[in-house]
Parts: sequence; structure tokens; C-alpha cells
Amino acid sequence: MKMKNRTLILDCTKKIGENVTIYGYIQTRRDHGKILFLDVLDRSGLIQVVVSKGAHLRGVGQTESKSHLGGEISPQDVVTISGKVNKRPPNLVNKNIPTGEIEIAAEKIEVLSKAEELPFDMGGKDLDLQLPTLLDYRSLTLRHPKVKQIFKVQATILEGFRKISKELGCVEVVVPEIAVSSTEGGAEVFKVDYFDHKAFLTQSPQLYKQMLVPVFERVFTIAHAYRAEPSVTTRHLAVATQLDCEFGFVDFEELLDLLEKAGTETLKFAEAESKDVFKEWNLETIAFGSSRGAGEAGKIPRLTLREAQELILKEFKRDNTKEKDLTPQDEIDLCTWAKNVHKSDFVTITHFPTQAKPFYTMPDPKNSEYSLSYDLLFRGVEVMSGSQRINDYFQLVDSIKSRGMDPKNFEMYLQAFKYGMPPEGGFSFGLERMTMHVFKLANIREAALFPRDMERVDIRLNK
RNA sequence: GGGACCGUAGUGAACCGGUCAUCACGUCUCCCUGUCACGGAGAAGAUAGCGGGUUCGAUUCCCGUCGGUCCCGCCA
Repeated sequence: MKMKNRTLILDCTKKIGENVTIYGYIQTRRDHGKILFLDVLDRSGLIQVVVSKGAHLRGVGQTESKSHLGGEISPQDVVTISGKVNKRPPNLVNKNIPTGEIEIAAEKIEVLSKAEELPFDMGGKDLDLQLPTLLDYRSLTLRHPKVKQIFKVQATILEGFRKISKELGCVEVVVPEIAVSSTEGGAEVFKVDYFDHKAFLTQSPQLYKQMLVPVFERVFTIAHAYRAEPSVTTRHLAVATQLDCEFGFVDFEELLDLLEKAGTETLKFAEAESKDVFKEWNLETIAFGSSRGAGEAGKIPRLTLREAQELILKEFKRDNTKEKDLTPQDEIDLCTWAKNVHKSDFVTITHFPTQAKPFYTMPDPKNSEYSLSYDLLFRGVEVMSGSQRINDYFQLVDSIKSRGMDPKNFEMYLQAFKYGMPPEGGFSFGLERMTMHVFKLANIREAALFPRDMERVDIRLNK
């Protein structure tokens, strides 16, 4: 079969009166007896195909004449259809689709791949399934137009991040995801058998992107982060995708500007590229903060952890002022406050306790109890975190020791510092979390193509 | 790791201590040349997750078990 003669469905709008051949998937069929309507979908869009059953349909496989009448065509069948593109009569135009002014009068229909009976109805505007069903049939449910749109937007987030990172002078790097005998601390790690040696999957690209700062000064990487935390929540995955930047020769204030710029520019790009999806899903536009003055760009409110906790006490009457981190409810309330007061879906929180942050985090020189660290909250959840890093070799070794870890296990990493490391820092966005909150999804698993959690790796795991 | 709640046709939901467990979508048969989530008529499809208990009688109440969802903790 030759597909050179293929016309993309959306391009049919420019081929009125011409004969075309389209390739795609059956979305719905509406059988009116002597006339049959098929909605056919390809990567460009959807078109209505009209099959007049009284008419003679030519084509191969005359013995399967029934299928040529559309009798055996059912949803998700992969088909090729040839026919003439006709302008619809004015009273039959469908204003809801880009191809609503045309339709194809089928002359030949061929089923290239027959789909089994579907386990649920895919033809509706929404896919109304419980989460386990949605994931048990993931390779099928991803085809649904509205599910697909989640990942089309996710792709624009990736593209937006790459774009702004390059604009900020970062070089894209790819870093290893298997490491040996040392961890950053914090989350549990997945152990792997590496040629009879113990190894683990990296919790983040953190250490490698830092090692590349003296090489390129500014780098970015898109990498998987593997976390073996035995936690089951709506916002955690065992494998998440991180969008990381790391910058040499920056101080804390510059880093704050950079992280806010990277976050807002990424999402501004994604939003601009996804206008159709925002409309289809009826998504709220993202609030990037009110301007503080003429000519000044949008501003995201910045608070230290302690200031944020004071605000929670004052505005929401909950005393968490002694806690070392924000609670999930605190994050929700702070974003509500930022939205109301600053017209921002974002809040930057800085100066978390040094002890609560990883060893590479720079303590605040003014008060080492707190660190030069920050989280970016977006719509009630942390979507990014980062910090100014310790760049002095001896201070870094002391920090590793102070957390009960052995500097010998960080030999390659420390080498980068031993031979000269500029003042540096960076940050890391969670791709699935950003996607989740752009769409306001209830569970992060819906924002991952093939989510991994404690109970599932594609299929449900046996206990 | 702690807690709360939920398991009913393929899917999503409803109801109920008492004769035949209800509805929508999907499926099958038939009707329909203009629908676009088409419409109309009919049919099939469920030992109510599993095990035990209370009761004259349990899908319904209780206990256990398995599975799931959510919240907290941990974590990003």
C-alpha cells in the first residue's frame, strides 16, 4: 500500500471538489439506514464522511461487500477512505469543528486494522472512567481526544522550558540515571543490580548538572527522577519528569529572578500554544501576577517560610509557625492569598531551614539556621524547588559529613568542586505537577502517560 | 506508616432488611437520506468483590479478607 497520496484531514478544507484519500481512526458512526455518517480522526483533525449505502462503492475485496457499506465499521477501526470533498449545504454546517463546512462522500472504504469491541464508550466528549479503569486501559484511553490534549499541552510545557532555558544561555545536557553507592539523602532510592555491584536510580539529575556548571556555566536537562518513597498521594509518582536548570556565577537574588522567569515563560508559552485546548477544557487562564508599576513585568509574591507561616496564622488562623515546612493546606492557602492579593497563581517561598534541605544547599550567611533555598508554588502545590548551592569544596565536605554521609561516596561530584566551582545555583520543575495544575486534575497519575506508583507499573502489581 | 470512605451488568452511576436489583452509555436485532455525543422500537448482559455472622429473610446491618479512592505523615 502506498500512502504517498494521503491527504491530511484538515487539508481537505483546501480541496473542495477534489478526490482525496484519508487515513485515520473511526471516532463515531451514525447510521441512518440508507445513509451513514462516520467521524474519522487523524493527527490533524476530524472530518465527517458520508456513506450513501445505495450507491455503488468500488474498491478491493468485493467479497467483503458488507464492510464497503460501512456495516462492519466500528469505533477505533483504522481505515483509509477515498472520496470527493464536498461543500456542505449551509443548513448542515457544523460550526463546532474546523472541517464543519465540508464532508467527504465515500467512494471506497478499506479497514486497515479492525478494533475489538471497546471496553467502554470512547465516542463521548468526555471519558467518564474511574482512575483504575483509565490506567488499566492506558494505551486505549490515551487516544481519547480530551486525554490526548493533556499530553499535547505537556509537550508545549517541555518546548517552552527548552526555549526559555536556551534564551537564558543554558546548554542542554543528558545525564546518567544510574549511580553507585551514594545518595543525596531525603527520598528512598530504587536499588538496581549493576554487574554484581550495588547501584541505584538517581533521585534527580542534581549532582550531574552541578558537575557540568564549570563546563558550560549554564545547563539544563530534562530527566527522570526515581523516588522509592512508600507514599500514596494524589501528587507523587515513583518516576517523575524533572525540568532542571543550573547556573554558574549567580547570587540568590538573580536565581529568584531566573526561576520565576523560567516558570512563567514556560507556562506562558504553553498557554499561547494551547489556546484550543484551554477552550475545549474550559481551563482558567494562568495568572502571572499583577504589575507593580508602569513598564514593569508581572510580579510573583516572594515570602520567606517564616513570613508565609505568619501570613497563614494571620489570614487563616492556623499556627504552623514552628514547622520546618509548609503543610499541603498551607500551600493551598498561600496560593489563594496570592491569587486574591497579587493576581498570581504563583508564590515563591524562600529560606527553608538548612537542616530540612539537602547537603548541597547554601546556608544563609546572615543566619545559617535557614538556607538560600526556594520553592515555587503553583495553584496550591510545590511545582519547583531549588537553591543557591555550596560551591566551596571544604564547606561542602563538612556539610556531607554533618549529615552522617561519607565524602568518599561523592568522589566524582567533589572533584568538580575541588578544581574550582563558581558561585552557582539552580532549580527543578516537576513536569507532571505543572501539567496537573494547568488542567486542575484531581490526581497526578492523569498527568503522566504511563504513571508508576507503588501499586502499578503499567498493570497492577501483585502483592 | 496512621486514619476515613468505597466495591452493584463491559463502562459510569442509583436504590433497597422482603416477589422479577433500577437508570444511562456501550453491545446485538430491526426501522430511518442529513445526522454530527443522531433518533425510534426491541433484546441480551449482574450468583451485588470474596468468606463468615446477625436475621424468618442480607445486595442492604456486623466482622474478616482482598481490591480501590481520599486525607495525614514521609517526600518533590
